[in-house]
Amino acid sequence: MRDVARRAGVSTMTVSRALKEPGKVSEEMRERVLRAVRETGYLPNHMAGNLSSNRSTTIGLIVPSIDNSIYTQTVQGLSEVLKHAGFQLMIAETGHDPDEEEEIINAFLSHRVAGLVLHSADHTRAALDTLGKAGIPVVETGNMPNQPVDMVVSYSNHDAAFAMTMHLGRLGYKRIAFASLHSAHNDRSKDRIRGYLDALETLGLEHDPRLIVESERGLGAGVEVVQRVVHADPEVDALFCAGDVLAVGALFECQRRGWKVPDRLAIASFDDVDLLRHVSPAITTLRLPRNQIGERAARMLLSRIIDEDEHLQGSVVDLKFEVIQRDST
Amino acid sequence: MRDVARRAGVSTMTVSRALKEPGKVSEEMRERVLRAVRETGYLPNHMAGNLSSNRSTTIGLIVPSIDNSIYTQTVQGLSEVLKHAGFQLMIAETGHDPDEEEEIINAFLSHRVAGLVLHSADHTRAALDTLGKAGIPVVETGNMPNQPVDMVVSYSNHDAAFAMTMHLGRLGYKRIAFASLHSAHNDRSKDRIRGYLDALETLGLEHDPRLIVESERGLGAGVEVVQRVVHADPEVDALFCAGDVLAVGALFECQRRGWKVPDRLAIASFDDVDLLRHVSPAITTLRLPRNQIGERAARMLLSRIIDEDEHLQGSVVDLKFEVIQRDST
DNA sequence: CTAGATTTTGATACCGGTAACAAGAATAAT
DNA sequence: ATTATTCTTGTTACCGGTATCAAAATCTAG
Repeated sequence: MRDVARRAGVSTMTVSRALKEPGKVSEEMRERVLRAVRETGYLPNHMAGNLSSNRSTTIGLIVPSIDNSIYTQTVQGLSEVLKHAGFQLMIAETGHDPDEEEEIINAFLSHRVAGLVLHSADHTRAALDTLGKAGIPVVETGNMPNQPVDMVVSYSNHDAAFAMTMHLGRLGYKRIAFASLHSAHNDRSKDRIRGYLDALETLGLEHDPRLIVESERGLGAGVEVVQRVVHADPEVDALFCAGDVLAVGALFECQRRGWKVPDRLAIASFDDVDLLRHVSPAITTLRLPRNQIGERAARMLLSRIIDEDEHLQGSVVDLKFEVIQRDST
Repeated sequence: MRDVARRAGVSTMTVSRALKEPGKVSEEMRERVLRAVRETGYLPNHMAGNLSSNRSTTIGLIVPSIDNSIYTQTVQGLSEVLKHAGFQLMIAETGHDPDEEEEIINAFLSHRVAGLVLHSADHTRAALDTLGKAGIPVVETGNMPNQPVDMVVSYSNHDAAFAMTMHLGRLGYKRIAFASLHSAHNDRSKDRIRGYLDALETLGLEHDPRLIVESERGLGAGVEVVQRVVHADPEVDALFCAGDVLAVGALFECQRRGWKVPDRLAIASFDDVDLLRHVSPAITTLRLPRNQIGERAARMLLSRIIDEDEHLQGSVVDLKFEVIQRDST
């Protein structure tokens, strides 16, 4: 920057202003500076700028696992909005471990991120303290937490699972099984199970614990799910797979057995991945606002950071989902 | 940090050393400092540290599109290695636009990233200049470029497409169609087409331009691919889908038509996504070292940055892929 | 016990910008 | 014409650390 200033024959302050607040500088100066910038190939040093102004243009995103297509839509929504505003996105994954999350939060705060997006509602005590002191806006996504850290942008896993289970109940299915991803360290999965149970109660259906199974992710796991559920209760007439592509694996297994879907066993899924629409029969599922979550989270962070809209603090946005009835139920 | 120093009754320099070079400080000081750090809840400011030491612990990753599962494995490989070394990952997407890439490169350089990973080999002149001057290590992944910017970690799209086409030829297929993603702004796709063509020549098979089709991504696009290829040449006996999940869509379309795969039409794919193994018949494909690319890229960057191993400059790592023969060919 | 070498700690300048205020030039008001 | 006001530019200090070198403390050897 010194070079640019010397070349343009002005002070560094004028260069800084010409670049960041062009309105505060005379036209002549602005042009001289911009020319000098071009001639020297000058690239501003954000670290120095951030340090000096005590502001930052980096947002941190912490997800349980990067290798999961459901996050990519959210990331894309975030990325799009942030890029437009000149902000950078930093990403890290916790592997579903709150201690790991705590470390990453510290690392991000050390980098002085301007805001954080957390795709989890399960935080360590220490992490909560740190976030409280940090004074930066935080958005939790992916679920509706009981005690939000700050802002929330999500759909409700409980309500979504509830809605789909109700949907199955209204279609007349009586013995509705529920396949979930492992719920031990996953509040999203726990909420889905609760939604399922609440719906059974509302429907007046009896809850049979054997009809809940937990499994890995993946198509192969979906195959196993059918085997386990049918073994537990041969009378089962519907299977709600609340995670990943389990439902497709389940469908494949039914086809292998020569079972008619939905006549012998109805199958429903949780996330509207492309695949579900193209298998035969197409699978009933939920459309979740993944992309919108990212966009909205980014917008709220930017409002807090740029417009200092403290009004938004603690606000909770419960985005809508939709049951998509297809041929598998 | 001032607070910590005061509390421990030492200078800031001692605090800095106690945290970064514990060996250079007496045991007593180290403990006093660490206690003060705990008591004050001090979080070091990386921006200040980076600025002062003229070093950085952030790596930039630029991909064409985040919403593509093939990148997630690479991202995960990168992320894993970097986290372990205390480095941060910044991600942005170009939307396949080199001008956009140029802007992001500038933004990342302004953030003084310590290294860059580019998942593309198509750069603007200006971007190349900038990268040349920047003096930071760069890894290109996703393809073997003709003129590498610096280091390369990838498999060869040309060789992979060549290998699969040869595989099909050796199995006795004569009229091998090729379905690609749009190649206009995608050097990876272009190389795959060339690999296909070179293999046809090696096999002594005639090249019929009508047998090459380009399409969108997605299962629906795979359905169309079959329709277009069969319309162009009803005699076609094999279809090599070199992108995304086209092959699965193609298989679905064959099943809809009641065609036996591979008897009526053989189908091969390019990337070993989980799905291909679980459909019936399981689809022949290529196993690409996606995760390994990320890990290796990260390691090479770290060697350059931390160990200042200039030896690696310009080195090209051509990772191996594998043809996986299944039941669809 | 003292000179010399080594280790540990501190003082100071600086990384590359921006905030805050001051000074000078241009414009408006009296 | 003179003063008050506004606009433009510059000066200085500082953001929160680290590099560098000097001083103090400790150790080693003769």
